[in-house]
Amino acid sequence: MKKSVVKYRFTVNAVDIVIFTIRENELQVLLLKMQKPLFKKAWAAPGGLVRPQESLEKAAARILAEKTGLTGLYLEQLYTFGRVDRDPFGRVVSTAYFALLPVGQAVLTVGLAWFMAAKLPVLAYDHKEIIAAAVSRLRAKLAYTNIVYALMPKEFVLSDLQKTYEVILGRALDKRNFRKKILALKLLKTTARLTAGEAHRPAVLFRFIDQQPKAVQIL
Amino acid sequence: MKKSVVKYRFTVNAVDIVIFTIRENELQVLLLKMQKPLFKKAWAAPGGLVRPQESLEKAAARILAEKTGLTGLYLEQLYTFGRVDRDPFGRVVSTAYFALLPVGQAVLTVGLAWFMAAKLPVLAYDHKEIIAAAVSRLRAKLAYTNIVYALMPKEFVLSDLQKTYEVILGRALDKRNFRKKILALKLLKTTARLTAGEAHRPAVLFRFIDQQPKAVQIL
DNA sequence: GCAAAAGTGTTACGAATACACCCATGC
DNA sequence: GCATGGGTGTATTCGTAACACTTTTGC
Repeated sequence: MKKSVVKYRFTVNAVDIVIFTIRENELQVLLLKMQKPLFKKAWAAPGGLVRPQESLEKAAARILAEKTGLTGLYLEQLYTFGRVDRDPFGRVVSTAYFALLPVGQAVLTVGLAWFMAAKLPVLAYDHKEIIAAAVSRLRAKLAYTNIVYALMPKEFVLSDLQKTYEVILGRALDKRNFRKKILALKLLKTTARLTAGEAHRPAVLFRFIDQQPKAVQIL
Repeated sequence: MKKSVVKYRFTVNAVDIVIFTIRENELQVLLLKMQKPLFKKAWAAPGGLVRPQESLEKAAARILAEKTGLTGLYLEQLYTFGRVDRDPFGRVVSTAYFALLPVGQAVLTVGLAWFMAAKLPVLAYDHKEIIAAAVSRLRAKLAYTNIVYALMPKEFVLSDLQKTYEVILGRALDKRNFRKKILALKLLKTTARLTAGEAHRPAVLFRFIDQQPKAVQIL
């Protein structure tokens, strides 16, 4: 708890976006290499200032697009971080959002890199805390909503869906019970197509019936 | 969806506080009579501007104390409301908090009144939406945390605790099952004291063992 | 034929639910 | 003695968890 010596005259609003995906069998977060003097070696979740004429949601979507080129992702407000000394450059109140990127979608912007959520680099500001809050929200929501849909590609195989759960929750699930449960919820529909070309039995491809977030008891 | 015509130059930060208690067998909310021209007949959750030198949490506690005289309540950040046109007087981003007041504690400040959460008066700004979000958060948290402690007096009878749940959840609970469940969780300890002076069998008084919020599956 | 993942049912256990009567007090 | 809420146990149902083998493909 360091006390701020600076006397701020204004408060500015920012948004920061924690972008998740599943890569290499891990939950990963997209971070931006900092350039500012005080944080030369640090990384941060992409963020920026809210414009006076735009809502927080719009600001989050705009900044996400500007910094990463990504649009149309699932975006949800997480929490607002308002410690006085959280930014050494001024009094910045930041509303954090988290975004979910379907697996297998590439991000090519320079200065951005993926990190395992469990093994983060040195982070600027209070972004360690922000990302920790995002991870625990994501875990919680996975259990009682259908938002996994936002992490999956359009068509996928049940074992990939199960893997996604396992990676985020950090524990193994029983294959038969998982299938029973997820199919009983009627969130998925089978497509006619099967996987092919792999050295094992082909698998049925599924899709989510609807891509709207809703509450369902999954785990 | 009305578009704002005003071109705001600055964004200011506010906090609004939804204060809950149980009164008259109902979940009630403490509201303040508005004075401003545009909202002459409306009520609003107490709120105010965040000072540049104080955190959001501090601002919420300060404003709660200033407007109602209440201190030491359970306070939790709810959500940040950032629509551009949510306040006709300027661009105000408001971080909403909710507070829980133990039953039977009086509030005497003028201009404040209690309303049933299910039957609210005309509300200023987007406070209808804010209160709705607070009610649903409260319901959800009741089921998987021990925060009821913040709504109960120091010592209470099991049937009062059950009544609190019933009123907030809006459904009846089975007495025997409720007692079994709540006692099994070891959140309560019995006091030596009993109720007296009522026209029925005396009841054992209980207390919460700890008054820290923690996650437990209650319902 | 071997490796690799897909697909499939049943049993056992524990938690949640439903349910009714006697008890202690004030008036 | 009657009205009022306090206090208690059991049987049933339902959901969760545990568990192993056969199938289809590529190489």
